[in-house]
Amino acid sequence: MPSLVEALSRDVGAAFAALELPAELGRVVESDRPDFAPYQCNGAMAAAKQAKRNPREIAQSIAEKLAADHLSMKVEVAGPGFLNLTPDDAAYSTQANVLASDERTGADSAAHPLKLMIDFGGPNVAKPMHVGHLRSSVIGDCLQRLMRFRGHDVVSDIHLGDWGLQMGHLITELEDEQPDLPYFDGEVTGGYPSEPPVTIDDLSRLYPQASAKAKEDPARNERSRKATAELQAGRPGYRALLAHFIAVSIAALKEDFNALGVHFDLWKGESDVNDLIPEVVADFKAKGVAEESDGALIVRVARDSDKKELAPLILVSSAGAALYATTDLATILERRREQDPQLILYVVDLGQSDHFEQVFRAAYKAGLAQEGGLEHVKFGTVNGTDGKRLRTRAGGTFKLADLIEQARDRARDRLNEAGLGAELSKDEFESVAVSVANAAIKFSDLSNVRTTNYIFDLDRFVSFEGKTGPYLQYQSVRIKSILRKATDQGLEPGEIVVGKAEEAALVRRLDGFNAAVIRAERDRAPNVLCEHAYNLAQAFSGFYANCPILPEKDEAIRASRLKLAATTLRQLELVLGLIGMDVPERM
RNA sequence: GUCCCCGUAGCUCAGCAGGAUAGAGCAACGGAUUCCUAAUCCGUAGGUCGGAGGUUCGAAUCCUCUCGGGGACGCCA
Repeated sequence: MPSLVEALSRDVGAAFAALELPAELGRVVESDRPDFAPYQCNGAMAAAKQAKRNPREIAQSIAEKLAADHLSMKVEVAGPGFLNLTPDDAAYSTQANVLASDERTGADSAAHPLKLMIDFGGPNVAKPMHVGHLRSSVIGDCLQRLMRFRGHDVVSDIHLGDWGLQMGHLITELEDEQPDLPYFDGEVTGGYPSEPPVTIDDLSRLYPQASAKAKEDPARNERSRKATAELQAGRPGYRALLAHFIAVSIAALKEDFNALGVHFDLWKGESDVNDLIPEVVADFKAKGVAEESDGALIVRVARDSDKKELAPLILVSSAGAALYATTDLATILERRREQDPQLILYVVDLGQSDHFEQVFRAAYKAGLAQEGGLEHVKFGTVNGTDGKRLRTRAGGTFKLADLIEQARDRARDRLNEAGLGAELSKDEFESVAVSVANAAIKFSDLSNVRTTNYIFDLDRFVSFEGKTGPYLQYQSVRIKSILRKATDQGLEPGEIVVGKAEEAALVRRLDGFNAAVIRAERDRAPNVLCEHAYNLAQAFSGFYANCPILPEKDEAIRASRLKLAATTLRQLELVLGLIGMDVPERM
């Protein structure tokens, strides 16, 4: 079922065609000037340019043609040649009932579903999750929900960073602290303790320590590189340590991700593809894609058309170790064998643009993937209120878990302030607080345009006023409350009959859902969903304030409004679900 | 040095393929609750869209230059 915009575009397009003008010029959009009309078409001016005619005359002819067609709308010509279109109430009513009868309130599935994978560019095993990790988690999760909603077959992979030099740093730093552990004894090749020698706090301490030392001292760095190479070559003690590091790290990560309500199909990591690396390297050599340079094996990926010089990808370092790019390539091979995706989305910050450009080109060059089958869904950095990048080593950075807890504290306070604590059981209260905190965190992150940097301001993050997640939950809960009361009173929703301006405005917003979902999918843009959710909630506010539902005496009108409210709720829950937010029963 | 991204109201940000008077939220000020949840709603005020050229009937949007901020540039991830 086409949306109003689509139906109008078709009608106006037909009118253009009837005048022997391109039908595409009939494209109708929501108006910039809702005080004139809710919809507009600017095609007459473009047509005038092409045909070298007077735009107003063309617009006038279109308007006359449309009037002759007896369509369910008012058409006016304004300014230099704008066509202002105003559907009548019957058109809104018809559309509203169509949307209401659809489980998805008008949202289509993709015409050609894809098999696709989402790579969350996982957190590093060596480091605890900090606020910088929020973006890939929240954006990636939104995308996996959105893509599934569109009917794509999605497999998500957290893809932990558990294989590079950072592991060498951890191993050598731990060796310095606890040299007597059996893992470091070259003679011992098995029977290692099953208890991990470190906690997550140890891990988060060891890595920065080692990294700082290595920066000052090349010899110290060389030790880590050597350990990395030995680990990758399969030294038993190091492999046993790695297994501990990963297990400890995953346990901690699962807590954070569960707290956020983010889930992955696969908990793979870079270390999982180690066995494939020799094959990838041999394959690249055989195909003549890789070559020696300064003791390393590299792939030249620069192209003549490049504006900037892209460095070659380093497949094997001069120390003999696989690097970040190598494991990414091996992972592409693994995924091709196990999942065979048509598209892989990498949800990783934009600082790694060059890296992915290198990997993608190398993969295409070697025939590991089809051109266009790999896509970097990049996002901006998280900055502090001083506008500078929030870094792990900056000192002031706090953990993601702390952020979540602070948001929850704030949510509990607000619930209490509003006097809502008393009505709920302790469990209910806590679950609402959790849900509200998540909504606040996710919405404030996702409502930013993905590719821009944004300023992380805790106060703003946990403020629940205005354009926020909790506001949207509140609106939804309010509708739930009305519907619950209606049920209690034995009231049934009925056919929607639009009679007031606020009802028409609400129908227009509901009608825009499909376009928003499609645009969000096309641009991988969660903020479009946020925008739609907020506009919908605002339209409902206008409706709520001006159109009594339960107090309405006219039975038919009441039933109509009840259905409009129920449809709004359904769509709100759908779109908030895509964002990753829950809607409590009451709050 | 080369390349990429950003610069819109006091603050944080939208602005989709060039269209009419550039929109939200916060903060400020003024209102609204005998009525379905006031985490709400309505109103007021606030902008040389960093700057200068250019293309166009028409530019925040496209092109060039320039200033300011951020980032990336062969063995870290």
